[in-house]
Amino acid sequence: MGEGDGDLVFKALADATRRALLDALFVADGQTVTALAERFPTMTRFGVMKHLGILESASLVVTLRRGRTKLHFLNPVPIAQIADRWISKYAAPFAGALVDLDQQASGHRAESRS
Amino acid sequence: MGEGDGDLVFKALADATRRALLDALFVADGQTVTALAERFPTMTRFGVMKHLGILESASLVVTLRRGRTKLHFLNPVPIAQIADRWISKYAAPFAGALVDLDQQASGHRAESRS
DNA sequence: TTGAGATGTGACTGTTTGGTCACCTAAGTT
DNA sequence: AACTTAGGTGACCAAACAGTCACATCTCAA
Repeated sequence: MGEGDGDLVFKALADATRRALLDALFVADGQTVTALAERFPTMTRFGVMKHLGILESASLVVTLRRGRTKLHFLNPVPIAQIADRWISKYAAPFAGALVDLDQQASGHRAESRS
Repeated sequence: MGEGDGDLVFKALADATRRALLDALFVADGQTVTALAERFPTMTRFGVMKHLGILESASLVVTLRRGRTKLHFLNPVPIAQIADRWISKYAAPFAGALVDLDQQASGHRAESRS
């Protein structure tokens, strides 16, 4: 398995640290590795670098070399594509109406969120 | 990290087999484990069961016991929630305009997006 | 109540992944 | 040139994960 394409994006988004990293870029775009590393004290610069590399492989982050620094920019396009191919596929049709359906569908616990 | 909530959904969606499984439920909802396992010849029933368990933990699949069988239904709500919280957050605003990011990015540092 | 079909469980294995570190290169600064 | 600062690489380790198997349970039908 692994249709190669959107797979990278899904895998990249699977990690909470990576999502937080994207969030940090959303707040302030074009940051350097070290700048980002300072905002994540729980991790070393290398950990951040690795995550950024994964995000870059998935095209969720676009980089730009500026002398000896490397600027990181958020690229929302892959996310928009996933939204297109995937979410509108079956989430959109039901979306609103479905919220209470699953409760009554099972008529009992079904362990879903409270 | 791991904000506990949407994290499960992201992690569940990260696997291509799991997405294929959701697809199979989209085509024909309410299938049993063995029925699904037959559609995935590359895997044993146990593998399929494990994946279904993960999808169920993320509430992407809702189950219903029917005698000695267990029926699996797709639940698009978590996906819709992610779309809401995440995709509309920064994918929607730019979406189309962002395709030529590298051009404007090379302009200068772009601290706090124009 | 015997048997067969459907699902469940716990242990086990190989691979992937998150994270760190010692070291290295490139580009500025003085 | 000497020094500093930003980034990069490869090896390495521990934890998580995909996948399988032997075995157990539950339920229906004769």
